[in-house]
Amino acid sequence: MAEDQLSATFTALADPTRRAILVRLAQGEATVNELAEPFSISLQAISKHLKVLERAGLITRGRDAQWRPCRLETAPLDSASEWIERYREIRRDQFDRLDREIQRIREEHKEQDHERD
Amino acid sequence: MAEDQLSATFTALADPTRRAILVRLAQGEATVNELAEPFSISLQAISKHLKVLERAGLITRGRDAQWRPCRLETAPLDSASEWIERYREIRRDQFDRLDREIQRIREEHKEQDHERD
DNA sequence: AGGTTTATAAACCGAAGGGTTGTATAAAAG
DNA sequence: CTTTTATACAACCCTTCGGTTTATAAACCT
Repeated sequence: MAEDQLSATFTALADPTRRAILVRLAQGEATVNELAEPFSISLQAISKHLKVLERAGLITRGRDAQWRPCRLETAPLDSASEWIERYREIRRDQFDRLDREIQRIREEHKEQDHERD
Repeated sequence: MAEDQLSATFTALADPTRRAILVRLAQGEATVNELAEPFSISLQAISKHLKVLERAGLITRGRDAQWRPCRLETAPLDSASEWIERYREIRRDQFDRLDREIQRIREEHKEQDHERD
């Protein structure tokens, strides 16, 4: 799984625990223990989640004595957002085209009505 | 996995095959066979992918004789995009705050320089 | 030096993911 | 009414995932 950047990012975002960690990190740096505190799962499980986030490039980790402060990185979020927006737009364009088509057909009907008059 | 809507959406987006299917569907409706055509995997595997996409609400399926045309639905993409944008913004705000802080400190230094003059 | 705190690594487990093949079903076509 | 076409379902295989427990490393505190 997740060879490519985009897959790794979406995979990382697919887990509620990992999303919650990112939400917390949006407020600023935090250590592993701080990040683990709100959850009822083991520290090791959190450590694994952090590794997934790190592999996806969504966080980077510093070193401060025995602490490993985690920092949120937004670059992968940018790519992910871009991908989604692209296909949302395509659909919007389609609807626009459809609207124009409907408009065109309406105009035709109007003309026919006029002819009938 | 993927009890909640957001997790289901990101899980669906995490697979390259499924993303490719969505890209194709952004151009318009397609049948299962049409969607499967570009891939070297079995039709059944595609069928499974479609079920994942359907469960996430990313596609809906109609019925036209023995065909099941798939249509892209953008609502979950909207939610996903919203989620990402929220945390991108928070980070941007943080940087803005940081910029203001740096600016403030610079001003202080200027004042000190003036005092020294 | 010895013990505590912070974090990772390794081995394991059950569940889910992505794939296969084989079989069913439903509608169209002959 | 049999056959083809389009799709779904079920069983199975192997890998990955999310979690656990146990053990280890590294830096701090006396």
